Order: sequence, then C-alpha cells, then structure tokens
Amino acid sequence: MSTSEDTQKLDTQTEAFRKDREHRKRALNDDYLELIGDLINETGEARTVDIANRLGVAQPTVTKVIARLKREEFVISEPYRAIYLTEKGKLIATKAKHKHQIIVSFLQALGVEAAIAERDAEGIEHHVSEETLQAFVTFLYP
Amino acid sequence: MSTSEDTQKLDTQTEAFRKDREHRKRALNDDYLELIGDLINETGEARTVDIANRLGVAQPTVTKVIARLKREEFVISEPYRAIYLTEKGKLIATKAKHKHQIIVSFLQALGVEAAIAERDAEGIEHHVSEETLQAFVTFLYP
DNA sequence: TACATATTATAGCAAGTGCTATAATTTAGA
DNA sequence: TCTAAATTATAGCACTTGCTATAATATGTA
Repeated sequence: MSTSEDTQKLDTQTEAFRKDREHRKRALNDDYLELIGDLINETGEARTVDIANRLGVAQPTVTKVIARLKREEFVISEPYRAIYLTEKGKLIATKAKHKHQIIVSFLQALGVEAAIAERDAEGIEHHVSEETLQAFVTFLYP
Repeated sequence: MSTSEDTQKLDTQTEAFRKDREHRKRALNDDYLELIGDLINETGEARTVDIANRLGVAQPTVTKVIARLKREEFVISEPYRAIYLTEKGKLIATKAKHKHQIIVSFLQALGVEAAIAERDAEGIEHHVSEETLQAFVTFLYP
C-alpha cells in the first residue's frame, strides 16, 4: 500500500471516529425525542415519570436531560407539567422512528428474532447513514 | 393489544435502552483496544501520540482513558512508555476487529460504498449482537 | 555530551449522564 | 375541602470524556 493510500486510510478512519462521537451525542436526543413522540401519540402527553420508566433511568436524570432539550429548543414544558415536542423536536422524532422501523424490519428480514432485532436496532439506528438506510430499504423492497 | 403484551413490549424496550447504555460504555473501550491492537501489529507498539492522531482527539484525553483501561487491566504501560494489551485486552481487541470486518464486508455486499461502510461500521459494530452478526455472516456466505 | 525536539504527564476547566435524598407542587380520594 | 399519595424540582455526589496550558521526561542530533 502506498503512502498516499495510507494517509487516505488514516483520514477515513479518523473521520469515522469523529462521526461516531457526533452520533453518540445525538443518540440520547434521538432516544428521548422518539420516546416523547410515542408517549404523546399513546396518551396525549409525555410525563417525566413515564419517560424514566421506559428508559429504565431515575427521574432526576430525565428532568436534567429535558432541561437541556428545552434549552436546545427540542421540547417545551412548564414546571410540574408534561413535556411536548417543538416542530424541531417533532422532525427528529419522526425521522428517528422511521429509521428505527426500517432497521427492525431489515434485521427481521435477515432472520433475526423480533426481540433481538428490537434491541439491536435501538443501538444501531443512531449510526446508520442515509446511504446505508437506503441499501436496507432496497433489500426490503427490491 | 392486551395488557400483558403491552407490559411485554415495555420490558423489551426498556431492556433495549439498558443494553444500549451498556454498549455505549463499552464502545470507547472497544475503539481504543482495537486501535491499540492495530498499532502494535503495524509498528510493534502503541504510542499515545499515534492513538490521539488516529482518533482525532487531544493527547491528554488519550492519557486519561489509558489510565482507566490500565486500572481495569485491559492494557499495560509504564510512565512515558508505549501501551500494550493484556490478555484480557487482546481478547476484546481481536473480537472487535473481527466484528468490524464482518460488518464492513456485509455493508459493502449490500451495495454501500467502501468509505461509508467504514464510517457506519465504526458506529454500528458496538451494537450488533452475536445473533445479528451471525445473520450477516449467513448472508455473506450462505 | 549537551541541547533542541518530541513525547508523555499533570493540573484544572467545562459539560454531560447517572445516582440518592429531599423539597415543592400537583392530583386524587375520603 | 383537606389530607395523603403521586409527581416533579433541586441539591449535591461520582464518574466520564473532552479541552488547553504547562511541566516532566525521553529521544535524536550536532
């Protein structure tokens, strides 16, 4: 392998690590926003206690993350009241849900069992590019 | 959907979130250990400065993570000296590299471009279960 | 050898997620 | 209504990854 190819590989890998760190940051946002969207669809509102239960996390942890999501204008909420999505938040929630569903379907189509597909999708979805997602869709609906 | 099925779904989802948080913790370890393994294979040793360059991160960040990996007995190193893997560390590095390669091959087989496959694999690999990995292998070598 | 350069370690900061304990507020039932 | 239960907010802890600035050590070269 030539020196320039080495450099190219280095850049590609370093870029991959950078992207991965970005994705890790966004992963939690996606999880929260998607879940808040689900709860609103199911019950009309997203309450702190329900978010905490579904995520399997303590309630003050949720409160703290919601405060950040509020700062960043992904959600709206008054003290002691339920949480709602802004338009910005809705967009992310919808995209995340869509991606999630495609990945679960894709894994199941490959023969992965439903519960495991669900578990893996939860982690994978935050790291799948548009291109790869498209490849999944093409595989599902050729 | 019945109440017990709802509960089942809740448990599955909560468990998925729990697993995801575990995986996020391990992801950084995997990245470091796999990279240290690569560097040792390529140059005989893993130096802090090289790890920092490849990850695209500042050198003191690497030093700090290495200190933790040392505490947890994944690596060995003397002050101002290079870093080496323990048996425990080697095991994880080898597994991670194996998984990484399968995922890259799989994505490319699906038609994803090489550089993108590499980027996505970097994130995905930490969240793919044994079962799903096996499904990838079966797809590659039916 | 001695000095300049490269590398590693340390200090100290910011921001984030996670926890428990406890205070404040809302909701629901007697 | 009024009180008990449920819910949310706050305080404060630990730990982690990231950073910059700078000190300590190692390496290579004149």
